[in-house]
Amino acid sequence: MQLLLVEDNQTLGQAVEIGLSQRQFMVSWVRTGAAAISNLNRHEFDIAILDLGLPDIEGERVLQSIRRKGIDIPILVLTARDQTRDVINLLDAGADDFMTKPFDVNELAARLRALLRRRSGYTSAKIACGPIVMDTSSREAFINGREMMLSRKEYELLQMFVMQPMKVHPRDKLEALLSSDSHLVESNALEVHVHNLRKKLGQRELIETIRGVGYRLKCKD
Amino acid sequence: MQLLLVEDNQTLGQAVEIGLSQRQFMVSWVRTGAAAISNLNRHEFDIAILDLGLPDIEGERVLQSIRRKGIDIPILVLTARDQTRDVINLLDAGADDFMTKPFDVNELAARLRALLRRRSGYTSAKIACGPIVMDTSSREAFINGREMMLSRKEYELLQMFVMQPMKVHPRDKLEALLSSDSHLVESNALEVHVHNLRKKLGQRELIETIRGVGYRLKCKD
DNA sequence: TGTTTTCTTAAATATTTCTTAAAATAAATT
DNA sequence: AATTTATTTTAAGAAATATTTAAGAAAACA
Repeated sequence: MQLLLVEDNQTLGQAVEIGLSQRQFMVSWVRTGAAAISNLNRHEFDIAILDLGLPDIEGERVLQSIRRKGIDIPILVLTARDQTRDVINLLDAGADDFMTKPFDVNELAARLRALLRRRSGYTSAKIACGPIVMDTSSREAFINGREMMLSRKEYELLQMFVMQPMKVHPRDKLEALLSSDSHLVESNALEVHVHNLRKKLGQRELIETIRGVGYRLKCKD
Repeated sequence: MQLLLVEDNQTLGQAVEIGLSQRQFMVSWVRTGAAAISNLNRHEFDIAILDLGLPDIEGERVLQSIRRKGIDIPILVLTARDQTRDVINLLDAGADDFMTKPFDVNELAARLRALLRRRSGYTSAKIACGPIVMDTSSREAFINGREMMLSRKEYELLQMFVMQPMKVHPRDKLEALLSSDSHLVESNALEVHVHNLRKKLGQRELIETIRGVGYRLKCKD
């Protein structure tokens, strides 16, 4: 696990570096805010520890600068002040957690692990097919990076298609997917939904009609 | 915090239920081992208190049954003074802590909190998501740095949202979170709570409705 | 205990989504 | 080409789902 430690105090920095190295973190230690920013640009870190009270740039500005660049790794802030006000501001500025000095290295390590765990808990289950991307966790659907607002049945239909692209889905299977009950659909509900989906997709040749059988999703690039 | 209390004694059960409710636990109280097992299957509890000397099933068997099903929430066992010799067996069977009756509810609450803390490895006390910041130790919630006065259920709901922003939380999961009992909610209690939460958040588009599925918290800036 | 807050319920309203059916279009068959 | 058959499109009403109120019940508080 690649960790960036931003800490100007020699004693504290060394203690953290040693303590975390022993706990399976790969620690890179820098002393200034400027170094922190350039390092986060260059390298791919998994997580960062940021001390406030840096010599060059104020901690909050470092934080903002990092977040503005779209770097969204978890950041744990070290602070001497124990004032709720500051902490709220920091969390607003993009910090994920904070600890007041002095602290126990065990707890620090535990919190870092918790942050990493929480992050991976977000794992968005994404499925894609050509220009279509779906996130089954947030239930979002995109076409060429643009979000589509899909109704429940449209979403379920598209998900079925994206999960098995190029497969021909028989019309009766799709109708069963749409009708909640064993309630048989006697009308052209399926066709209407496909029509609305095509409209939202823009490129309507993406869903191909297999006459007399059903539909399939084409996924060319 | 969802807690399952397994206790057949009326007086003791009531005392614990009241005492822990006052300390921000959401208590579901069942009287039998069978009920305990079925409840742990259905709901998502964070922690459980199990009295030995249940009328139907022996406590140790209940414990084994729970663990065999892969339910690994912390379990604190209540024993009478003359049962202390069984404690070793219980801890082997998967108990996390025990207390001998009679006990002080303050101590019980403290131990429960310790178990929860130990489990999550110092779960960070503060969590944030966009303009929302929550302090899970002091139970405060802020929007744009301003504190919101949330009722218990509103708080539980928002915490769930903030812990997994953008994730779609199915309505039945959220209903289970709100109903302390196995008492099924047949009404629109969830909707009303969401409505009140939105009102307190000010920006009511933060909680997005996923029609037919549930809700999710949007956390962009 | 009485008082206050919070929770649940239910009804009224609002909104979105689904189904239906009919007309228009396209493909296949004769 | 004319006919038949299948699919697409449109639009409107029906059904499902969500929001908002308000009031009584339950719980927490003092």
